[in-house]
Amino acid sequence: MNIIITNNTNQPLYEIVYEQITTQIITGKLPAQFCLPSIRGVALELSISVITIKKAWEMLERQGFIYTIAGKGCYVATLTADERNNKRIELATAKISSSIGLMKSLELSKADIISIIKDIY
Amino acid sequence: MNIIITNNTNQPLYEIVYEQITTQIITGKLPAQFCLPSIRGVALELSISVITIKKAWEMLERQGFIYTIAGKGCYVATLTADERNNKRIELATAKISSSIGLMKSLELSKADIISIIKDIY
DNA sequence: TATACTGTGTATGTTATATATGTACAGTAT
DNA sequence: ATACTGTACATATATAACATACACAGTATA
Repeated sequence: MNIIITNNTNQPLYEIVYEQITTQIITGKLPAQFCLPSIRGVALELSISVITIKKAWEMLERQGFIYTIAGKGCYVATLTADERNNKRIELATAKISSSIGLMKSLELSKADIISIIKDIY
Repeated sequence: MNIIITNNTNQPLYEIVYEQITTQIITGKLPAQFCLPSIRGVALELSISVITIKKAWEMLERQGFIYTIAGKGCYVATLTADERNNKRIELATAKISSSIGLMKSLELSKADIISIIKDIY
């Protein structure tokens, strides 16, 4: 597992952590049944409070990415390749959707947007 | 001038207002020297506090979109077509950039992203 | 010309919510 | 018993949003 905190934006810490774990589960980097490191361990390593990590873990559980056994640990849930791919598209779509409105207001065409993406990527 | 508040997301009110004014200035809907309605007027119309509107107006001024004459009002700054277009690209690029990182983490190719955009737009 | 009035933006102080924290508690394995 | 897990509670801090009172510019009018 691998988490990198580079808080350039003002995105909440728990959300950053949450996003990084989900992507790693979706891309298969974290396999089913994988036992996540303890929230204390992660908190210590990232110099972040236990609570913040727990909040991220809670979101992960609510979204069905992990399951928890109190006193033991947290494990990556079993997801089929299809399920993971659906989550991937769902996440990506949601993220892009939030920008599309502004693009339209700016009177940018579909082609304009694609051109910008080609530049950035 | 036209502002619509549909606070579906948890984007701050002042930011929503700010974004809508900038886009209208960038697209030329609000011409240079145009006198914005008083912050009191806007606040009343949108059922929002004066402070919230003032905050949006402050951001607009800081970004060079408007200028203020105390006691008189706030006016749209003079921007060339080029300057407006630069702002447009700048804004769009910033917005999309914030999503691209996640896309890459999800191992989505440039083509994947473009395909998603074509679907949404 | 002085004064009062009405419009503008500005500054002060308050409240609610969300982010992030530390510390003490409870379950499970060895 | 001990050393790990996750959990719950109370709390500080920052931000968003608010109501209200203030200061300044323009204009009418005595």
